[in-house]
Amino acid sequence: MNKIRTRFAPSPTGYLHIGGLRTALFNYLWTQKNRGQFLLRIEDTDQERYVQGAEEKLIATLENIGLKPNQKPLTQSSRLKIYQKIAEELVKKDSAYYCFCSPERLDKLRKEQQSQKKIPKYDNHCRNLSTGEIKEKLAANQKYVIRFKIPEKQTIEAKDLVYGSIKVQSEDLDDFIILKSDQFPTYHLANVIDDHEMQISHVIRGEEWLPSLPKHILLYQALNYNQPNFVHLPLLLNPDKSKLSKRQGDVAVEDFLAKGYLPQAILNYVALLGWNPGDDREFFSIKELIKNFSLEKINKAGAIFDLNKLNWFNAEYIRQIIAKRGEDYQNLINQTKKILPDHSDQVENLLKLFGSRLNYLAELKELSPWLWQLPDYPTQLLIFKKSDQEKTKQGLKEVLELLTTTDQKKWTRENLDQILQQAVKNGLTAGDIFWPTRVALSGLEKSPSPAEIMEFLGKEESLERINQALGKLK
RNA sequence: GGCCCUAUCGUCUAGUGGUUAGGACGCAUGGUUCUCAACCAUGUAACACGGGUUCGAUUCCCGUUAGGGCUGCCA
Repeated sequence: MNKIRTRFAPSPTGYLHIGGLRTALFNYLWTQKNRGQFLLRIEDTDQERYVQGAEEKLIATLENIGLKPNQKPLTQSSRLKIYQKIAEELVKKDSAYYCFCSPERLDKLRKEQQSQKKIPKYDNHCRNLSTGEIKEKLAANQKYVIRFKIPEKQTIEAKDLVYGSIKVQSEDLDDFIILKSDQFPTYHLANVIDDHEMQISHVIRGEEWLPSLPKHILLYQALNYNQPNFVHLPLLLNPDKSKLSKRQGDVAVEDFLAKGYLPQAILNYVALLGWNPGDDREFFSIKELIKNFSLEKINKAGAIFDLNKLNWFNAEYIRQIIAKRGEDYQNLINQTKKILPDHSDQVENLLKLFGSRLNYLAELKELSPWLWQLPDYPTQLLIFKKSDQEKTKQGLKEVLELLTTTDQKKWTRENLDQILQQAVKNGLTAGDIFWPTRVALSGLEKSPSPAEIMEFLGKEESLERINQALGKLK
């Protein structure tokens, strides 16, 4: 059996995109399942779009989220000679030709075709230049590109493991450029050469490449390469069903990470976009994903990226990690510290207090300020809807008394809750006790329970806040 | 415009030539006798349309419609 090898091949033009992550993940899962090799290739053949530092960021993000390639990445810009040589060979074999058309001419041509409602297509202007003409232009130092010569009147059939057989007539294909005038290859050429040389067994990539698959097939044939398996993945979509892009929300994986979305939650959610295990299970560790992953269960239709459901997955993971206190717990704390550097010593308590209501860790920033500084609140807020000022005052006094005599050692949420419970008597209801205490402590209409807050604040600050409330009620 | 792809609840999806078409998110209601979150329970909501094939189609075929992708010296 041939070894399973896949590659993730991003271009270093920005950040790792959530769609790219899904592609990387499927590549990764397929190789890990088959004890194969997951490789990374940097497709930096566009000098215009190259972004300084993007490559490093990409690699770092992949590693942070747990998709580490098995080998050092291959960078296409370091292989220009190879592409050039092979392009020349294709010219010699009459599978490709020099084209001296200027970008201006092509632009003009395209515009004319469009205005005449014709199909924009290269007019094969240079397809049949004589050897003499070519020599002359080369000698005159004219800029040129190399175009692939699409064979005439052929039906090209491409096979994809997800989408099945795709047939195209060669007349519908352009004589596409394989080597640009700056001597860099285009995607199509470099991609085919590298997949061959890296011995990639499965080309797993986004559906947006499906239309150019026939071109690639033609290149494989012209180059006499064996074809790998092709696996095109359904697109990830914006809520309006267009191809997922920023503009309509976050798509940069590192932004999600920075906000405190957990790697396992992101991977778990993204794995279920365009793939399913065939049953109702939804929670998968990376190991379980590897075990259960299969190419057959990949869907064909695009999937909308739903932040709502990602939030749910992430919240669920946060809650589970806090509840279990296992290995992941320390990681969670460390991640939270990075997000709240000013309160890093309080992080564990913060998670205890807010853990059940976090979609992502950075939400702590909005949830917690009142703990450090009691906000000003209207006196009226202290009074429970079914209560009055007198009872409220009574209740708080009772609470204050009980708490003052409470030992520091017994200052836990369980005890404190019981103590508050003791105050519920003599015509005072739970609403007369818990509500005003909670508002006194938080200054908020909605918050965690009073016992939880007091546990966090400690005795001194808690009593101070309750006293303050009593002062307001005078 | 041309080429290619796709079509089950709002979203992610399961599923079948005969099912009360299942689960999850979201949303709604109720419970948990302070609020919120969590938790529990219940509810809400789908086979795009039209032809075939068939005793019977959501399921198979064709078409229509709709949506998307590609159509660059971008990837």
